[in-house]
Amino acid sequence: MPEPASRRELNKAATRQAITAAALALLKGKGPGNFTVEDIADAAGISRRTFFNYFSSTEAALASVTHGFLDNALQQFRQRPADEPILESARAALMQLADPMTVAPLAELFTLTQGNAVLSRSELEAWDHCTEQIITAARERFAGTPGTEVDELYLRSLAGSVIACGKAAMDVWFVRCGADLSPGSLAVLRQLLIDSIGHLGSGFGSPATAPALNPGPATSTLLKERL
Amino acid sequence: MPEPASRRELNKAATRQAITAAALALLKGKGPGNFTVEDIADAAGISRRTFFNYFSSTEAALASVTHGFLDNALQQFRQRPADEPILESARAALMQLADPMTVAPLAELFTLTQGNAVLSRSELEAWDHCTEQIITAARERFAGTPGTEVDELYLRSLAGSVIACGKAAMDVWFVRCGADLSPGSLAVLRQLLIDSIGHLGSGFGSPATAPALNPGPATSTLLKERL
DNA sequence: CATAAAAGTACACTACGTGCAAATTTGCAC
DNA sequence: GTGCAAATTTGCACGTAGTGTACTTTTATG
Repeated sequence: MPEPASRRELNKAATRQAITAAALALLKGKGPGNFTVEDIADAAGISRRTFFNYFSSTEAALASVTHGFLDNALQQFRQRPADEPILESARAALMQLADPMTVAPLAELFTLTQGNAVLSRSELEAWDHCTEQIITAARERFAGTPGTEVDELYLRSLAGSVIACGKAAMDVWFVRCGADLSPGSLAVLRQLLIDSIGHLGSGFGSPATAPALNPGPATSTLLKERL
Repeated sequence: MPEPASRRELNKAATRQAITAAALALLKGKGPGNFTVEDIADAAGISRRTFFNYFSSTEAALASVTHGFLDNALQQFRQRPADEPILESARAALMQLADPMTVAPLAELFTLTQGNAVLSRSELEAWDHCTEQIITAARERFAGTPGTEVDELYLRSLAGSVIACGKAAMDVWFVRCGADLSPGSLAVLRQLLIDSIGHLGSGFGSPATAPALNPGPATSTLLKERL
C-alpha cells in the first residue's frame, strides 16, 4: 500500500492528528480534567460532533499516543525471524521503544497524567490491547511449526509477562528519570528493558537486590534460551 | 478489629451489598449497557444520588466483585512465610482463586461482560490495582532483609508477570470451561494456575507446544528456585 | 458539470457525575 | 424518652458526555 494517499485519507489523518495535538496542548495547559471535549474540538477547528466521529472520549484521543507507541513495538516484533528465541524477539521489539522520537510523546503524556485515575485507565487499555496483538502475533509464529499444537496458556502467560515487564521498565524509568530524553536517560531505559526481560528469561531466580554498580552480569548471563 | 460492627457500618455494608447485587441482577437480566444507574438505585431501594455516594459508576459497582476476588488472593500472599520462594508464595496465593465460593461471582461476571469494552476496562483497573498492592506487599517482604536494597525493577516486573500469568490462566479457563464450577472444572483452573506460574518460573524456556496427554512433568519440573 | 458517496455539522435527547442544602437516621448523654 | 450533634440519605440543579438523525459541505468519478 504505497499510495492510498487520496485527499480524503489525508484529510482524515490530518484531522485525527489535529485532535490529538489539541488534546495534548490542553492537557499541558490546563491539566487533566480541566477542559471539555468542546474545548478540544474548538482548538482543533472542528465541531464537537466530529470529535466523536474520531474518538469515543477525551481519554481515547490521548490514548492514541500510547497506541501508536505500542504499535511500533508490535511491528518490530512481527518482523523478527521466526526461528529466533521468542524472548529475544520481545527484547528487540521493546528496545525499539527507547528511541527518542518514539518515547517523546509518551513521556510527555505520562508526566501529565501521573496520578490521574481516569486517564491512566485508558493507558491500561492500550497496553492490554497490545498484549492481545502480541498473543495473535506469537500464535501465528508458532503455528508456522506444523504438527505441534499451540499452547494457549503458554502464549497468553508469555505475552502478558512480556508486556508487564515492558511496563515495569517504563514505570521505573519515569520514576527515575522523569521526562528526561537525553541519551544518558535513554540508555538507562534501554538497560531497564534488557534487565526486565532478563529477569523474565531467568524465571526471576536471581536475588531481588539491585546489582547496584555492577550492571554487566545481569544482562550477560540471562538470555540463555533452552532451545 | 473484631467488632467495628456499629449500626452505621452494618447499614453501609448492607447498602453496598444491595447495590452490587442489584447491578449484577440487572446485568444478567438486561445485558451490559441496557440499564441505567437509576435502574440500579431503584432495584437497591436507594436514590440515584446515594448510589454515587458508594460508587463512581456502574462499572465501579460491578468491579467491586473483582476487587473482592483479588483482595482475597492478596491476603493469602501476605500471610505466606517471608523466607518462602516468592514464586511459590504467588502460586499458593493464586491457588486460593480456585475456590468455588471465590470464583463463582467472578465467573458469572466474566461471562456476562465477555466482549464488552466498557466493562472489561474496569476489570483491567482491578487487576492493575492488585498488581500495585502485590508490589507493595513484596517490597515490604524484601525490605525485611536488612542491608540489601530492593530492586524496584525486579519487584514490578515480577508482580506484573505474576498477575499476567494469573489473568492468562483465568482467561484460558473461561474459554475452555465457561462458567462451569464443577470440581473437575476447578481442577482444570488449578492446574492452569500452576502451569502458568511454572512457565514463569522456568523463564518460558519450555517449548510452546501443549504437553497434551502428559500434564505431570510440566508441573513437577518447574519451580526449582535458585535460592 | 452532474451526481453519488463520504465526511462534517447542527440539533435534540438521554444519561452521567457532582455540588449543595434540606431532610432523615443514628449515636450518645442526660 | 428527650435533646442534640454527627453521619447519612435525598432532591434538585447544573454542566458535560455520548449518540441518533437529518441536513450541509466536500471529494471522487464519469
